[in-house]
Amino acid sequence: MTGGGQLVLLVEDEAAMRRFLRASLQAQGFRLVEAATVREALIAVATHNPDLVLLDLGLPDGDGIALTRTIREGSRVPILVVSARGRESDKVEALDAGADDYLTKPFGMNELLARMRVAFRHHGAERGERAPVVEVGELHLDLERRQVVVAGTEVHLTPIEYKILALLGRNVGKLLTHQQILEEVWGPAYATHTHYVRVHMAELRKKIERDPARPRILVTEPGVGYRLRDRDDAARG
Amino acid sequence: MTGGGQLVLLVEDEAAMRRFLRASLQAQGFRLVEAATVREALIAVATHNPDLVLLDLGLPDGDGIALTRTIREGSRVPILVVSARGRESDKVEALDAGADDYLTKPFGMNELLARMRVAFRHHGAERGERAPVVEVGELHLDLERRQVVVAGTEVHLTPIEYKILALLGRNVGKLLTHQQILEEVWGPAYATHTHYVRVHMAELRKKIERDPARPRILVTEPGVGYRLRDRDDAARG
DNA sequence: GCCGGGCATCAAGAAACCATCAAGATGCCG
DNA sequence: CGGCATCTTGATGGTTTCTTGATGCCCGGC
Repeated sequence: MTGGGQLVLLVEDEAAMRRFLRASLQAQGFRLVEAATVREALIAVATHNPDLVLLDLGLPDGDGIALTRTIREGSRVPILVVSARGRESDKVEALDAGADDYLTKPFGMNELLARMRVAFRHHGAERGERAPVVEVGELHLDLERRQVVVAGTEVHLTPIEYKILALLGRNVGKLLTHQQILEEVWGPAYATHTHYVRVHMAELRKKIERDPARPRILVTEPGVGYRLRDRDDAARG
Repeated sequence: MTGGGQLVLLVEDEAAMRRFLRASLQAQGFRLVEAATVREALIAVATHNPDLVLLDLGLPDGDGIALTRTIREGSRVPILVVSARGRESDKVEALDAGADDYLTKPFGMNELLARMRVAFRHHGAERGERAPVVEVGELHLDLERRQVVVAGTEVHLTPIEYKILALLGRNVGKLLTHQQILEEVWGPAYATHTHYVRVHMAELRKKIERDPARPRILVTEPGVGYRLRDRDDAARG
């Protein structure tokens, strides 16, 4: 989500319709880019990288279906077609060309907005949550794949070890108390079993620290807890 | 082997309409499961794990919108609503409840099929069906042609074995939990039958691992799940 | 120098988990 | 109806992981 709302590319040649859609969409908080021709539309897709394309099929300088195909060659942006043509074959053609939905004019603004929400939902899910990867020194922690690589070699962690490391990784640089770690990993009932953390931290260090006796990544904060370094500051000898 | 086409759950109480849709969809190569009530529909989703739900809103024993919400709580299966009600508010409500598309009766079969193709396209992309061919070691998995080749020889997998391998293949390198595998392959109702996964994983390994006792491709992550290796680190015994 | 608290490490047993075999159950095909 | 492929389910033995207790280190206070 960008600061001022999602960016919609409106491809429509008729001025009145464009004014109407512009007003309605802006009222909903969308940002807008507009194009009146196939040429303009292609340029706009390339330069603005919109979050959704709202495409009227009846353009003066070319075929909206072909435009859909061309956009699809280089982008997965949701394309929502709006058209006065209501023939079934038109719909099938547009949808098979890569459009994600097809509305026949006249349509209600609420339905258009609902279908836009569906498109955003799909596209959001498709892109998924940004794959969070944490890198500290030679440690490479991929939270999405649940994979840990140290110095180029994959390392196997037990469930508890991974939970601890993932917790620290999601809070790189921050200090976590024994209690916080215990509650997150074992559950609130274990908040006093400080020893558990020590044992598993030792195992973890054996696996990811170059010299477990002198931790550079998983550092102890005496009397408080542990912390995952966010930079690999050059350490002393 | 019935495993050919995609499985569609048809939720429709009116007998005539059901006959018509059944005939049309089967002619297109889809496999069908049918439900006439909300209750039946929920059971069918949980037990048959369909690839798409075709839902008529006018059910006798309850609300189709509520059914949509309930399905969405446990599954991301595409839901395509078909309804005699054409009011805009009905559409908005259904789409916001989690439906992926909304067709008003009467509709053309070709449009329905085109919209189903869109739904499959979305769902496939969402699950990451980007790379149609996955290669790990001597395993060659072609997701598009549904073909598995090991060391140059084609290998036959049962439907469940293939589903598991395809799921892991679409997520190469990513660790999938027992639960994720069970829900994707068997359906939401089977999330606790961990043993199923073990048995079929053993069969899979017999077929695609050089030494099934020392898996290099289908690796176990004890306490969590399984993973399809993406890098081929030389593993020692 | 001696003591005590917090910490790291080791190791053994318990518990949880996994692989595998095989016998029934099921569904599909002719 | 019988044969075939597949899936479910139970039983068994092996493996990994977790817990728990024992031991020794570091460091500051006294």
